[in-house]
Amino acid sequence: MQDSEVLKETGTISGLNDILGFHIRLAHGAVNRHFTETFADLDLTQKQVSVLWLTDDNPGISQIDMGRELQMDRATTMTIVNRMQERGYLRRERSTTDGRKQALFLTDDGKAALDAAKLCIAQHESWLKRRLKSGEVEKLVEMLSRIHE
Amino acid sequence: MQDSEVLKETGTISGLNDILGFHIRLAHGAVNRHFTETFADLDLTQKQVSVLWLTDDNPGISQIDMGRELQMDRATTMTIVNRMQERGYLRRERSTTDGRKQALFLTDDGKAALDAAKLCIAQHESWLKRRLKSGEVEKLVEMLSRIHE
DNA sequence: CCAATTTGTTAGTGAAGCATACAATCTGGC
DNA sequence: GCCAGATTGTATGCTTCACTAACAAATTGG
Repeated sequence: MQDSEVLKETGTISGLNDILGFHIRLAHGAVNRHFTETFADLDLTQKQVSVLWLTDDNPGISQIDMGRELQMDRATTMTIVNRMQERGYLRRERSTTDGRKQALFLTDDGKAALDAAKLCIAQHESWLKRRLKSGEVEKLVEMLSRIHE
Repeated sequence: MQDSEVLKETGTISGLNDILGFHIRLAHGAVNRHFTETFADLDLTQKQVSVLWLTDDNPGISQIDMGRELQMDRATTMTIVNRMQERGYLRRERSTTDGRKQALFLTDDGKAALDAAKLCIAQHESWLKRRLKSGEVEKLVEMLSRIHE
């Protein structure tokens, strides 16, 4: 009999499973996969939705502040904002108070896309939270916040 | 005064912060960033270490089982195994019991790299767990497992 | 024994993250 | 007011990861 034939189910064959970082990575992958499925029609990624959402909550936000909030560097923020602008969801204006900054705003199409996205997010979050008991969501968010803050 | 000037600290400016998936993504990013720093000298990624580790714990494992355990598809597994093979850390043998499968083994260099990596992992995990109280690690792993299982 | 499945492989696509370099703008100290 | 240094956006290029589609070789099941 070969090693591999024993592998009926995952998570039982390596010391790797005692590593917290490993579980964070797997959970992220699983969430990302389900997100992608849920957003197949809208054709939006997590980052893209985050950028639209954050712009809606903070009209006129600069790219640097966007990046800080979503923990992306300037270059990464650029590529995502560029993509959203090309699709007509976002527009840039020069900031009136600081000529270095761009001020970001949602277009009408962007607002509509975000509204649709929020419905998908609700569905996606519901799938996610189905795996947790009452009270655990808050606890999980709190612990994760301590990791990423 | 401009919106952006208010943003002294993160996590206070958007409904996005009520989204569990958002926090999982941020935590994953933070962990990944710290991992990359910690492994700058060894020049290994999380996935690469996982592949070496899993091979060490399961000598002769096939690529498909590797992929299942790490939740990667066949193509993704290929590229990572290829890279580790090119660097001389892994070797492939044809399985003796199933001609379709490759059996993966660590080389001596691979074993040495893994040993060094495990020291870095310990350091990285310690940084991570510093943010959690006693008992919380187990709780967190358990909740994350329910998400990715 | 043949059809369907599994496994590995190759090639191509796209998102994301990072480093570097440069230009424009702002700020603080003089 | 001016200049040096910092900040912000931009452009370019590189790397990793994840996925699709197609194909070949091997296995399995009816």
